Amino acid sequence: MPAKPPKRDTYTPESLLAVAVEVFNERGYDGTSMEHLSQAAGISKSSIYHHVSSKEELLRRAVSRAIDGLFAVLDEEGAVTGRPLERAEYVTRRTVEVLVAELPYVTLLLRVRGNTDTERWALERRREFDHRVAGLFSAAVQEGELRGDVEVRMATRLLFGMINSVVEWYRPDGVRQGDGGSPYEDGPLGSGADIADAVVRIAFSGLRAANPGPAGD
Amino acid sequence: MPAKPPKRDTYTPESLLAVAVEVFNERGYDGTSMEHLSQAAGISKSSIYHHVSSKEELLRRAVSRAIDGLFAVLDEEGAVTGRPLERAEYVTRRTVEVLVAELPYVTLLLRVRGNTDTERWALERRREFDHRVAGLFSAAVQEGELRGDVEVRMATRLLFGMINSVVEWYRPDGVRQGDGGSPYEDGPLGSGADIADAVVRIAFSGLRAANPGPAGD
DNA sequence: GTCTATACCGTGATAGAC
DNA sequence: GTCTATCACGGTATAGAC
Repeated sequence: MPAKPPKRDTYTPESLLAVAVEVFNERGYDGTSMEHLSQAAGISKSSIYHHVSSKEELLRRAVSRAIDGLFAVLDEEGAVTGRPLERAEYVTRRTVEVLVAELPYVTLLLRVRGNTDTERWALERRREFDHRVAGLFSAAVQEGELRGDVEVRMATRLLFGMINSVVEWYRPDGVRQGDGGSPYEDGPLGSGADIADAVVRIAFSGLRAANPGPAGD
Repeated sequence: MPAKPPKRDTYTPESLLAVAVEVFNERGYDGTSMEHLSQAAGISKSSIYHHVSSKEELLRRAVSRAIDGLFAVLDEEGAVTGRPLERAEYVTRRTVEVLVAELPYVTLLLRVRGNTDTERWALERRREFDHRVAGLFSAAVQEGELRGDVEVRMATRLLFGMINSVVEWYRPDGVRQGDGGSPYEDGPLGSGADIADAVVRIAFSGLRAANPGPAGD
């Protein structure tokens, strides 16, 4: 009767993908061979081909998932209603949250170079996403809610740089596993919401301590 | 008599490196074969081995150059004298400037994964650099010059994320060459000093338009 | 300093037994 | 669903002529 028997010893394309993405992120996509994947999954190379048709299909599934997650943010209530500044902050916060929730998939997406059709397609979707977010920020600048003394394009790129860098150091359990690729050290650094909060604060208010204002600090 | 005859049609390790680094950045290090390099350089694969002993040596030379440039900043006058906040801002600005001046080399450094000894060494040096900068920011927080409501480690990582992201979109001539790996589009975006200025402004003062203060803006 | 030719191994992917 | 065996190809690097 159960369409999905509870036993989980055999691979599905989905569960195999999870393993593959981990390895891709550790070694880089090009630096990962099917042999590496087979060892990580505990099955032989040829068994992998029973579940997926190629190495590139694994990449495609992974980046698709990341892209879908990101685009979904743009259709959420908070992204389409309210004042431009609020919408900009909302999208910033939610983008970080999605990035954390789908960490390995987004990580892989952000490292794609453009050597294959799949990679070029992923880059194009990313460009599209960035474009739509940049539009939001542009509106906020025209409303005078965001500073205009730094070019909008540059500002949004820097913001994305800050957001995207989260994949370089955030680890949900606070422990670096076998990740030799991160230059950062360990340490519990809070949940996705915590990270999102820090990003929004620093990005919109800056690193400096007290904004010189009427209320003494 | 001239130790360096003016003719420049033959390769030196240095000039070959410049070509190689371009290709590495376009295709990724692992995605680049000696065949790719030979085509880009216009000489045969085996000729490359006359100038360098291996593909990895090219990587080592490149990341060394980047690392040296970054560390040099920490010894400059502005990094060791003055108030903590000023020193933090100085290092931020100069790091961006070095990043722009040595763009392809730093780009390669920032993409290193850790699959070889050379890569692991590069990651370690990066970690060291980040550590020293984090110390500067820590001091500024203790002086009350930088905000303490966001963890220092997280704040510095986000700042680095913003700084390092410059390699993803800045192109000195404002034109994307053969770089299929960047998700961003073209556009003249100013000199290194301009970029550095934007980074310092946004990082320290935030994206928001006018800080609510006594002086109207 | 550059070339052609080649050694040798790891790669992605397939065939077919169990 | 997983395996062993195998294929054709491209990978890094070397040998040796010019």
